[in-house]
Amino acid sequence: MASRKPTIADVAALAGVSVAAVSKVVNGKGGISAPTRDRVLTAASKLRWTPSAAAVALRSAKTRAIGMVAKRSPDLLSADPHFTLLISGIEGELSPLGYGLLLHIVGEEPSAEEAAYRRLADERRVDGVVLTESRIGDTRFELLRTLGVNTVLIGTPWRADPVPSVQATGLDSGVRAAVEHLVGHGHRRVAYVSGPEDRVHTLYRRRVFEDALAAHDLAPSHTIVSDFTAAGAVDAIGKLLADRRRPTAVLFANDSMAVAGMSAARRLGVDVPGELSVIGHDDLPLGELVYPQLTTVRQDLVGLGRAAARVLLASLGEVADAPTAVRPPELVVRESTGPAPG
Amino acid sequence: MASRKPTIADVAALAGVSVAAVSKVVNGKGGISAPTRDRVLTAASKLRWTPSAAAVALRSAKTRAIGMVAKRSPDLLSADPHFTLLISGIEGELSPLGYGLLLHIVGEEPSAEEAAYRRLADERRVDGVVLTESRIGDTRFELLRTLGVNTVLIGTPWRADPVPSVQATGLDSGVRAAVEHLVGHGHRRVAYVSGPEDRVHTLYRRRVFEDALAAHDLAPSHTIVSDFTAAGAVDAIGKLLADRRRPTAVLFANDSMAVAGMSAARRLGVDVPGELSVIGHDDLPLGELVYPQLTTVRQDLVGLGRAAARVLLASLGEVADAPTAVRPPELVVRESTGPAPG
DNA sequence: GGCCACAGGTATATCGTTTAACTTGACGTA
DNA sequence: TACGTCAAGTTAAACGATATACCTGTGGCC
Repeated sequence: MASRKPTIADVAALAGVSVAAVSKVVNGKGGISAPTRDRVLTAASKLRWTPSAAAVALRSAKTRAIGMVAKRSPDLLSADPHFTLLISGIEGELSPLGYGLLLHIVGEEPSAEEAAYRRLADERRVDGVVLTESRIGDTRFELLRTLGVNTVLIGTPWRADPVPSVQATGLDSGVRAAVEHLVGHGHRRVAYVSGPEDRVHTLYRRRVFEDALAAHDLAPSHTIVSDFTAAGAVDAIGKLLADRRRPTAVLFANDSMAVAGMSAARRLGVDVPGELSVIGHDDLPLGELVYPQLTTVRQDLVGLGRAAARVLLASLGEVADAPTAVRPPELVVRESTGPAPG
Repeated sequence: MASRKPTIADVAALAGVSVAAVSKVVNGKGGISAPTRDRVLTAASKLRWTPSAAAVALRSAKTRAIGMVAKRSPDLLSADPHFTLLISGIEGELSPLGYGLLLHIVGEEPSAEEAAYRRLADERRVDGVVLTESRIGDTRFELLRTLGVNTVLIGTPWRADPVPSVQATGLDSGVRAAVEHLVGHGHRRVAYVSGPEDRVHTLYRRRVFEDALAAHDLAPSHTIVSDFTAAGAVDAIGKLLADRRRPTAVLFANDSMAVAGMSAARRLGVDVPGELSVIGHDDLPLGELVYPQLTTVRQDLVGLGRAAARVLLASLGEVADAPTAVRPPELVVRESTGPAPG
């Protein structure tokens, strides 16, 4: 028979003080002498008392939880552990401070995402939210601003906007290094398979890609807009290889597509990296699993999550505003790239 | 200037009724006439009022949130989207009812997991939790039972125990079909690379594996206990292939290991499926991405998550106790299996 | 000695709901 | 007519913390 959960009053009674005193002790406010504090603390641990999250939330208007909504179908979500890594990073910062992460996964229906944010805000379930995947024309900041919720964006805002955001330093270094790597191996026809065009990072990377090529007086041989799915990648590879002036190397917007594309190429009898070099983006574990192992642009996703959490916690006054560094993207050369054929 | 969030009192005032009446309306209790209900409802929507989650939680001791803790390192977590799929399924049931999912990710440190559950329970942040990965000697039920938290286990309890749990019907059909498939293709030396031995499903599947082989007067050629990591799989494949009586087929405990093992084999110059057939478990999208595509035992992870959520919601009185069906595991034959060599 | 400041507390209102207990008027019935 | 019932509300007490305002004893200082 588990007895009723103890309340602050029980602790106060056991310690022989008022409830206010207990509250002050656990919240580290001053005005309590050391001996009293000890009595309170031992009473609390004796009763295994922890403040009720609901009561604290109601009284102090702080829920000690932050929210995140992932907009993706289960399939895509599980094919691409992008979110999972971000969440790991976020959780790593949240846990030690006793913060929780309230996660919502919504499908692609247009209004579902907004509804989820709205609910989080209206019900006052979270103190802040983290946004991922900056999109062109993104209205989520507006929404959350009017809802009065602390927000941090992982990625680059789509326009000059004072929204707090985190991103890696030297953001272009990865894609740039990838291009140098390919050009250095004699590749002159390099294609790019991007993600959906409304993603800010898609456009950014594409520009970096083109700039880097331009520095060598080259231009992309092909640019295909895809959708992060395996089918999309297979499709793209089909198109690329069908061209009589086919590329000798292709850069994909993420690792899942790169792996799918690579497999599709091999299935068509095209050797990787012999006839076609392939580079991914993110450096998911997946890339090391496959054969040949994937050359890719590593992104510090866990670090990004961590940094985002810190920014949010800082704006909530929980931590000093020390921005954690996010490692710049870097090229990881493995087996899927090699000298240009011919 | 976002004005103060409206409270139930504002709604009551606007509708010209008492706060109790508003409460009854939104909670669907009787005793309110249709016209009054309408007035309340329009007042509420005019003010965009939603009950404060904290106040509701405090008063009614229901948080409308359920918790889950994933014990895994970021690396492993992202290599294996197992959790992600479960979460998708869970969320799918939770969202429509306005329930939230509070997620904690903890590393492998022994006490971290228990601490996370304890915190969830002590702070009364959730109405229930879902447990994954049933382990031999699992103490989590005990813990949660004494903490007085509703619990549902995804998987099979490690011992006869009245803990609510969900699992697929015809649990053994998948592995059994895999063995039939292999034996039917003339394989006589079949190895098994399992997950950590403390997992209940590991032992169960192994037993099914052995039984199914025994039905053909065969025994496992090798059994290797591994750890779900890519390195572990590579290692296992190395050992298997080094044996002069090497297996002609191998069954892995999950898809990530299978893919890693398959790649390792090919790197060693062993053709898959020509010289070695490989079968995975779970049917993650990953398996379709790679070349050759992975033959695997499909598990309805989203369905399991969904079922778990329903069981929990039923025990909270939110839904009728209609158990959602979980599709039985089935063999998905793709490219990584073929006739035994020789 | 009287007064003030301050450390170390205590008493109590309050956060926004739910709910048990109570009120009120209308109606049916004997 | 008098009474019981019932629908449709209302009143007010929780729920478990925090925070403001208040109290009390001690020591220092003139």
